[in-house]
Amino acid sequence: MELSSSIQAFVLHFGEMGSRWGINRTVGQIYALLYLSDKPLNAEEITDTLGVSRSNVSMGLKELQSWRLVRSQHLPGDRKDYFSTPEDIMEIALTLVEERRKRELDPTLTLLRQTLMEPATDDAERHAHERMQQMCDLMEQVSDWSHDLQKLNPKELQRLLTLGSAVPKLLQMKDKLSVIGGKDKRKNSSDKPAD
Amino acid sequence: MELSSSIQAFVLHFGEMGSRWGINRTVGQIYALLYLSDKPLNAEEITDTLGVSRSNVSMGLKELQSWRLVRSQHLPGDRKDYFSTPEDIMEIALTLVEERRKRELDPTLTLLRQTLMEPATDDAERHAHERMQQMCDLMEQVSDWSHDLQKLNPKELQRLLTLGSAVPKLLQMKDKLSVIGGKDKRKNSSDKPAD
DNA sequence: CACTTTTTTCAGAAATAGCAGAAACCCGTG
DNA sequence: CACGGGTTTCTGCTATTTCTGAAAAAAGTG
Repeated sequence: MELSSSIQAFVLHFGEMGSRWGINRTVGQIYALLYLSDKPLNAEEITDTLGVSRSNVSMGLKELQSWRLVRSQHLPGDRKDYFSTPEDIMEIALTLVEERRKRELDPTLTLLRQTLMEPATDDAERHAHERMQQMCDLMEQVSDWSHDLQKLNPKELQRLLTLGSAVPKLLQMKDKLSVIGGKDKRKNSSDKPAD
Repeated sequence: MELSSSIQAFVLHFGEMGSRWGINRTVGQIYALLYLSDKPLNAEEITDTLGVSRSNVSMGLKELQSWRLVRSQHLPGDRKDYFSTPEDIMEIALTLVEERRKRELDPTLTLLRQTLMEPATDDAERHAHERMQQMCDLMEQVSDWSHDLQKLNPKELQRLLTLGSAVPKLLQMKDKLSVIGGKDKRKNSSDKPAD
C-alpha cells in the first residue's frame, strides 16, 4: 500500500517518537498506520506498507494489544486477523493513561508502601523515609485521580478537559458556596499565613 | 557512602524503572540518591556510592539538569559542585509534567499543525486528516491544561489533586447553578440521546 | 485428519544505547 | 602563565534492544 506524503510523514514521526514514548520504532509506525487508516488492516498489509519483516509486525501488534491500544477482528470470508484502533480518541487517551499508570507508577508505589512499613533506623534513613512518604502520597493521589478518570464517560471527560484552566475558578466558586452554606467560614482553610 | 538497605532498594528500583521512564539506569539511580539525600551531594560522592564511573555521573547529572530535576550549587570554601533536588515535591511534579509535555507532546503537535495546513487530496487522506485533527485537538487541550497547571501555586495544585474524583460532582454543581441562573436549561446540553 | 493459510516463536544478526577510562578543558591561584 | 583541583568530552568496548528469516505452532477447510 502506497502512502500519501502527509500520512507517510505522520507514520515516520510516530516511529521516531516511539523511543520517547517507551515503544520502539516499528510499534510506533504500526500504531500510526492503524490510527489513520479508514479500515482495519491485516498483518500482511502492514508489513508491505512499512517495509519491515512479518515477524516484527507480529510482535509489534502483540505489544500494542498488550497496551489495549489496538484490537483485532475477523472479517467475514477471510481467515486473516484485521487490526484497528478505537474510533473515539477519548477512549484511546483513557487507555493510555491507565496503562501508563500501571507500568510507570504502580511498581514504584508498591515498593514505597513496602518500604514505609519498616521504621527508619538512623537520621539519614529517617529523612529518606520522609521523602519517600511525600512521593508515596503524591503518587497515590495521582493514581486515585487516574482511577477516577477511568470511571468518567468520554463526554464528561471532554467537558473536564475543556474546562481546563477554569478549574481553579470553580474551586473559588465552591469556596464561596461553602461560606454561604456555613460549612467552612475560613477563606483558605489550608493555606499558610503568607507565602 | 554506605546506603541503608531501604535507601539502597529505592535507588536500585529507580535505576530499573529508568528504562520505562525514558532515562537510563545511572540517571535513575542518581536522581533517587539526590532525592532521598538530606544534603546536597557532589559528583565524587555519587560516583563512590553508586559504584559507576565519574564520567557517567557527569553525563547523568547533565541530563537531570536538562530536565530541571536537579540543581547545582556551590558550598562556601569548596570548589566542587553540589547537587540536590527541590524540596517541594509538588514543584518536582510540575517540572516533570512540563518537561514531558515538551518532549512527548510538542513535537507531534507541531507536525500535526503543519500537516493540517494542507488540504487532503483523496478519500484515504481525508479520513487520515480527520483523525489527525482529532488527535491535534486533544493534544492541544492536554497541552493547554498542562500550561495552566504550571501557573498554579503548589497549594492550589495540592487542593486540585485532593479533589480528584470530586471534580465531576463539582461539574454537576456548576450545572445546577447555571440552571438557576437561567443560562442553560437543558439537563445535559451536549449529550447524545442515549448511549 | 491431511492440507493450506496465517500467526507466533526463536536464534542469531544488526543497530543502538550505555559505560569506563583517557584526554581535553575550564578556571581560579600563586 | 604554569599549576592543580574539578568537570566535561571523546573513544572504543560492552550490554541491551530491535529486527529478520526460518522453523514451529495454530487455526481453518474440505
